[in-house]
Amino acid sequence: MKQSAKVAVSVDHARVRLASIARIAPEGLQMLDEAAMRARVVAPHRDIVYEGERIQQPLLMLSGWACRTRTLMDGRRQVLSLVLPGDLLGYSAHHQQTALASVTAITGSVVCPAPTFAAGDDCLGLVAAYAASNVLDESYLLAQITRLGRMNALERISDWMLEIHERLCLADIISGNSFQLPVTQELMADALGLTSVHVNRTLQAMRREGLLDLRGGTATLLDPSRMRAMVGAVSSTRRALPVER
Amino acid sequence: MKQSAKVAVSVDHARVRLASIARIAPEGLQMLDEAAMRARVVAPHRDIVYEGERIQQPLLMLSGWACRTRTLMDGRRQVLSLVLPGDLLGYSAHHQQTALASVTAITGSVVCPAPTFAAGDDCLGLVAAYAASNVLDESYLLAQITRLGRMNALERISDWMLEIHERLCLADIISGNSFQLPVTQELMADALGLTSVHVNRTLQAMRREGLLDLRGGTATLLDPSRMRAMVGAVSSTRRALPVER
DNA sequence: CGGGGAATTGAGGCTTCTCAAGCTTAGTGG
DNA sequence: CCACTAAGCTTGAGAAGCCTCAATTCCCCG
Repeated sequence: MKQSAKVAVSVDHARVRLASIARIAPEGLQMLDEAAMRARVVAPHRDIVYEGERIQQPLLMLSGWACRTRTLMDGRRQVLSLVLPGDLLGYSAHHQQTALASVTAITGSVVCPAPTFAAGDDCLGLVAAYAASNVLDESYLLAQITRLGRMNALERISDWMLEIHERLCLADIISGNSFQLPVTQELMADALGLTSVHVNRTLQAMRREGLLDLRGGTATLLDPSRMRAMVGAVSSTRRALPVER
Repeated sequence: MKQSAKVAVSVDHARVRLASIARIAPEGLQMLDEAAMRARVVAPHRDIVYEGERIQQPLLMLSGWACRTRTLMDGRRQVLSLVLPGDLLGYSAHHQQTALASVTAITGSVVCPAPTFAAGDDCLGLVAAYAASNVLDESYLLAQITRLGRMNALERISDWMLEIHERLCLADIISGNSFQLPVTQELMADALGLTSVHVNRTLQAMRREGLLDLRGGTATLLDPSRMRAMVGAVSSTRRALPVER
């Protein structure tokens, strides 16, 4: 753990996220601290998981931003989903499986092996949290499909921003309507199925409209309720976590 | 099971699919026959699962075609994925969860409760098959995202057709390059993020090009290898099942 | 034979892309 | 401290792909 001298390894956000989506015993939360002892630091633009690589063990994102991507043979790139603190990587597919997509760090990131258990032994609630996390992940994938298939540029950006905001809130990373968005317009374009030029123009239109301000790596939702009204879609989190919270 | 008089309840395709993706003991396959005793017939256009409904138990698709869909408030519809014989519904999310999307029968369909087990008790290999099926499902979702985000109409249709062909082969429903496609151009449009008008024109172009023939509910891949070359994407099945077959 | 959903066709328009250039900003080395 | 660089952002102009609307034809089914 020499590298961690540079980066404070904190399990706070991961802990809050998992505790938000399932009831976890104090001992379960403590296991996260132990897992964090084996944390690994990943530099920006470095891959955390290589597509096609055999998955050794599920990973837990402790801090930073990453994205899952697929690249077509001619270089076109699609960001499949974002990976934020508290998210699991390769949990559903860790038996004899290979990774379905690359996971690349956007910012400097910290991951650790996710605490695992013998099947059926979930007295601590962590397995339940993992399962709930998986359902949430699927919900985000379905939202992504709907965004790409049936929304225009303005709606895609709005919907995406709302989702990110919601996910950051769930991990207690932010509270207000403003947050750090360490993402280039190019990456946004790859996530939203657009070109960076068009993302740029649409962002300008949104600022003019008083919907969204995005500058210097900070995003501010200027009118979240109007944004939600524009995007006729239901929150992924509310879909997947209908009982809790 | 009075309705089943009209439809022959066969577990063949489901059995083949599950056996193709994991090693299942003979007793495990026999459990499918028992589960099929409690099969339910669903008429075309009827919902098999309602979005937001609490999931009682995982279901297994025995025969027919269905699709998972989400609908925006203004009526725009997105087909998230197809559900073919041997596919599982609600397996990953059957603990206290609600359905993330509606599942609607396209043709007359037969579903039955998927045989379940106490956790950790998978001597028959069915749980492994379910897990592998889940990984495949995720792979199809990722392929769908890439299709919608980064492919044009011609590529989307090609990629989609190749995927369907592959899935039907996996369940031993077809063998050659020709298969029944009980899907309107409208539904194709909703699956591919296009309009039915544009799907129509693109299909005509593909027929002219000698790529694909689609008429009277039958699709024929006229030049699968050229289609694969055009679509610079890797087969989802090969991604998710790298060891087997 | 009639009805109705699905497929097809046409014309025009809008969203998004492409290409290309200029600008801004932060980091780097002299 | 200041060019210098590189990456990201911004702008413009033109083109392409896809959509909308609307009308017509086809085909299956009763």
